[in-house]
Amino acid sequence: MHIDVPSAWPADEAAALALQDRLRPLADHRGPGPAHPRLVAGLDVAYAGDGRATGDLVAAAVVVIDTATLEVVERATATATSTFPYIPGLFAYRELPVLVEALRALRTTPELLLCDGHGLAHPRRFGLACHLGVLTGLPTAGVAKTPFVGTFDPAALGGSRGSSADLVDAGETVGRVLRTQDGVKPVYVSTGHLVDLPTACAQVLALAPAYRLPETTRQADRLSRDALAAAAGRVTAADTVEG
DNA sequence: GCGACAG
DNA sequence: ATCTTGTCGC
Repeated sequence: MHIDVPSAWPADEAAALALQDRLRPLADHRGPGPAHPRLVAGLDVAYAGDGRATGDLVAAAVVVIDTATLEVVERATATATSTFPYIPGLFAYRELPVLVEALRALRTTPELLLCDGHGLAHPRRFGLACHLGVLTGLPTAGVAKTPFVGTFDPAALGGSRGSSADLVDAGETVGRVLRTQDGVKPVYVSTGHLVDLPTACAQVLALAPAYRLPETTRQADRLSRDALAAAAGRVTAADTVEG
């Protein structure tokens, strides 16, 4: 799919923060967004080495899943060397470059992008899912495995699949804590762009009929690890041959 | 000031 | 994120 590549990514923390503030108004959290998408994409990035520093080998993966069958209908990967360190709140700058590269290799255009991480549930209300949505112009939502900002009432969250509770930060509902499997730790869903929270949660739930994480996340995670291993293998092989 | 901190 | 042994429960 076509994506306009940013002329330059922020080089330091100050520039990264400034860009988030500039782009935040462009994220549209109104809905409803795709209620019955046929193609939903999952994205993830795997790291070699430390995982937090600049210079790590990284591999991004995008999988497009057919919601009717939950089968992967297209895959794309990209590898690179990280150019931004891991900083909570600026996580997007570490993953976006290589994720966008993988997305551009996609032949089909997904109706919804599910990211590994948060969207609105972010200190400055502009997490990875929001940023990716603004860049692509596609509906996006974030599905995170652990909370970042906000709190919720444990008593309001039921123990069965489908139950949920509002994730509130500074008096604002920034996401939803969603139980995707009975008695299993919940996931944290927040909107990114062009979709509302109820719709995003419905899609996540539909994509997670048997496991805690939606198939999009599971398949993207698997593919990113495979791509990383393949890339690391190529480097090792080249080093061996060339001395 | 101190601790916490998506992946 | 990644590195990893053992352990609890169905």
